[in-house]
Amino acid sequence: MTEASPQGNRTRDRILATAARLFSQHGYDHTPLSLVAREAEVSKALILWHFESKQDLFRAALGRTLEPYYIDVGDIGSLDEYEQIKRLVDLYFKFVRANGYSVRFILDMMVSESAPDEVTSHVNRLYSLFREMLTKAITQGRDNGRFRSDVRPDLDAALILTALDGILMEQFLNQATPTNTSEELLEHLKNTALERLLS
Amino acid sequence: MTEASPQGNRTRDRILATAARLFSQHGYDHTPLSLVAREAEVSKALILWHFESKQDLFRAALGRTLEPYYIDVGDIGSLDEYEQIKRLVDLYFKFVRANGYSVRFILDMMVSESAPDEVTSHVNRLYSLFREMLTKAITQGRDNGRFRSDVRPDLDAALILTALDGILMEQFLNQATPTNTSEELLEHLKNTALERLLS
DNA sequence: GTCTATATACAGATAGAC
DNA sequence: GTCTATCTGTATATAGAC
Repeated sequence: MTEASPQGNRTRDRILATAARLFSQHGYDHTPLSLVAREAEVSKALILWHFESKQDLFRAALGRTLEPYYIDVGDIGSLDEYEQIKRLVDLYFKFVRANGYSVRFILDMMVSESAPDEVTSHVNRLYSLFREMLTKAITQGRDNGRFRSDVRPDLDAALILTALDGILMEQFLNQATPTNTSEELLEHLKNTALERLLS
Repeated sequence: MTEASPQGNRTRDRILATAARLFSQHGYDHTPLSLVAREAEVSKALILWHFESKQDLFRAALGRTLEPYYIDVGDIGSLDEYEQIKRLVDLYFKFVRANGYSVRFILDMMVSESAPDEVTSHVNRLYSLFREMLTKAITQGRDNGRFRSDVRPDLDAALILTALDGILMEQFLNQATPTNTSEELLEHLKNTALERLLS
């Protein structure tokens, strides 16, 4: 790992960007170094000079893929609980829509149990954070009387989240139901979930 | 493809069963023929005498893996709509629990878009069938007054199904939520879904 | 039908010149 | 830093004896 020249190495960066793209598209096993080399317009040997091994390149590329995986809820605190939940659900949905390629890739790794610990922990952390925000909104709404007093914040939050996951996953399998679009389902989820919560 | 002796070929069958198990456990790419050969206690050459290629073996093994993938709802017609829905949800859940290994395997293929058409069409057919049964139960319940008159059978059925998918998928990612078990979530799903439907 | 031995291809990784 | 040439391992598949 030679010390990079000031402001980083351009070639190394091109290799990394190319690798991140190809791994996400074809997966680790179906992305030979020869392909990365061709697309990045370098030799295989150069890749292995910049990175110790293919696995090492993969880890580095994953870091780049995970960069957009964080939550920015904006000024959610200023909204009432009803709107907070709608906002959170929409954010989740939009994020997956916007990052379809890499979400599919990461989902694939997790299902096949081939995801590095770094990835699973990152995803789990995000997931927990999101669920906690939902739980908090429901709890608040219950305590200030906007929601029913018998809601179960943790269970209701978890159920909303799993329904959301199901909608999103269907997009990755068949193309959702033939009759209903994912958008319709998403609206229905928000309507029924909030109807249940309101007192 | 030599004509099998009466009642089928025992060795060929052992190869097939071994291959089905190993492919499900490790996936196509990580199941070399040498491993199948060792576990089935035959030579690699013999496998390729019985099957034209590794791909051919894989297709044949998939057929076996898919055998339990059918729906047996029993005498569901004799139940009222409320119980029908509970029964259907439980059946779905139990099936995935009982076939965890192969469900994960098939899910993996579909997410990575490497599933043969035969598999996706089989799974989609089952999925549609199940959703139609749910839709029918809700429609019936609405028409005979047990459920609210403003239910949306197709949307409500689809939402129940996606929530169910979400619960099941969480089992394949992290080990569900730390606080809630999948069983608790399943109960909560049934309770809230049916509460919404009832008039 | 079943085996051993071999052909062929391609992957990741290294050696060494420039 | 970057290349060409090569090593080494392992995979699928074939040839041919029994």
